[in-house]
Amino acid sequence: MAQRPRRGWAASEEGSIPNPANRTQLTRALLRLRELIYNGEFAPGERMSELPLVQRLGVSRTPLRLALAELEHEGLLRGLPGGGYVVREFTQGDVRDGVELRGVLEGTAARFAAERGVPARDLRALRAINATIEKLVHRADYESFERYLHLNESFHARLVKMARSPLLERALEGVTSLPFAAPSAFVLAEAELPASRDILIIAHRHHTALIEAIERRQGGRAEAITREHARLSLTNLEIAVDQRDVFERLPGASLISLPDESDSNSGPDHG
Amino acid sequence: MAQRPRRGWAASEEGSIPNPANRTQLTRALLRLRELIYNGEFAPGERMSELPLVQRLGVSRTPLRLALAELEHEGLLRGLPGGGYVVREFTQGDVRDGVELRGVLEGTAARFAAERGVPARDLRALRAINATIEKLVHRADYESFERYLHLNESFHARLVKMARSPLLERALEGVTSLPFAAPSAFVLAEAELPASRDILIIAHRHHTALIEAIERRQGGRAEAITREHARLSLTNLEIAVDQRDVFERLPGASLISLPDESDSNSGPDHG
DNA sequence: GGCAAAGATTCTGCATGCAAACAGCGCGGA
DNA sequence: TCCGCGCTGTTTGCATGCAGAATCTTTGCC
Repeated sequence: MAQRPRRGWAASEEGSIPNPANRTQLTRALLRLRELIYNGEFAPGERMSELPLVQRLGVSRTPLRLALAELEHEGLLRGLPGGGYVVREFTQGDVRDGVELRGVLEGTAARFAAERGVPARDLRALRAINATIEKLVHRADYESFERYLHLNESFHARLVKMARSPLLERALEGVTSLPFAAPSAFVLAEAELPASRDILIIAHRHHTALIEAIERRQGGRAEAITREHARLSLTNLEIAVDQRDVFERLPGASLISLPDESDSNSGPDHG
Repeated sequence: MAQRPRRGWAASEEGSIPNPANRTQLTRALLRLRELIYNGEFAPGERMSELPLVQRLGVSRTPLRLALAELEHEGLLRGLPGGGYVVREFTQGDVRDGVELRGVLEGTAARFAAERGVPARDLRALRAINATIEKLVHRADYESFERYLHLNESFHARLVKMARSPLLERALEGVTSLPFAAPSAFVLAEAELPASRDILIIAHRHHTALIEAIERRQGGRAEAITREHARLSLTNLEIAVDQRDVFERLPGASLISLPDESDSNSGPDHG
């Protein structure tokens, strides 16, 4: 089931867990549960009971319950009235809203940065990242793609930091914790499809214009650019959905229920 | 300590707790903990250990730990590296960001509603609420004020529902769960101060214009109006801060650390 | 044959015991 | 006198036992 690189969903950092040494049972359960959910190991309507999970994850019920509650807050699980959880399903509309929401919040971060001003050092750092991105855009190997992903996430993380607003940062984390609303969501499809190059070039141009807008204290422009920048993910999503096999390979794709297509037998409905 | 009505912070509904019959120990601990935090029962840097809380709340450690984790997600507590929690403190800048953030998200909800269209019945409901608000604005008794608060929250809740975006609703809940970012935050000050009447009238006008914008599918206008509408809270906050005694009476005021004033002896530093 | 009620089973929520980790403190040595 | 080290008390994290609730099944009655 895990023969593919999968972009390392099980190795993402936590951020809200107080323990930096992630050797507690809680973090173990969290990471493993996320991995199982992203891999679609739970059927859409399947009730997740604790005891089978205890047996499956090798942790006791206490940390498991903590992890389940955490994932409910994250939005991946939905609590049932009688207790227990179900993996939450997202429609394509939800995905669109998530991307738009990230654009709104990142746009606010960009506006804050522009309005409040940022040190020249921060702008230099953004420019440096973007310059490296420009070089990577014109390559096609897998390593360059991975470096691109890393740099892109760094760019967005720095942008959010520059807003100097802990509450905004928090709200953004709450949105981007969903796999399809992360800054680099659906970018995987680009490297394998003809339209990818164009989108990467456009994204780089967005970054350039955004830096300029922030430097010139143009808050409204910075916000608008960032919103449109986020919407590039939607284009990628549409490209991926058109080629269903590309879509299926995206991490967390099992969470997204596409509208019914003609062929419904291709989905590996693992029970 | 609790001689004042306090706007019923201990009786607010949950929303994310799966059990509708709130008789579990977890909800008991949650409600009581929130009440204690809002009442400023914990000193700013005080480490909240579990055992004293167990003794104080009368619940066991298991549901208490769940409640503490929930409050950390809510943003009221901050987890310490070695374990344990501290009540999070907010600066006046955080409060401003929280209000602005609510404006951004509610503005997005208004834009979604306008862009996607809403049934005429929903618009009628908004108009009915707003008509009642208009009558209440011109009264000065306490009951009218309470009814105003209720109707105002209904208006905003309906607006969010009309966006038909579960993710947006979620993100908004994450922001408005903070006491100073709720739609009716700082409105308490208005009823006791001369500027209150004007602000209420302006707010009513905002509502009217917002309904019109949504009806005419003017998404950008709806978003701008709603953002500016949220910023009315900031005016209220400034009025309250100017009269420190009014500010101190606001619920959750102990969470907000104002910049140092000349008199620092008036604060009851409970240790 | 269908429906309802009662029983059995499974599951969740809670309380508590135990061990490891962390903090505070005293003591010994340089 | 000051620094390092070990000890002890406290606290957190975890595992598990128990009781109540929900659900499914089965059986009896209409």
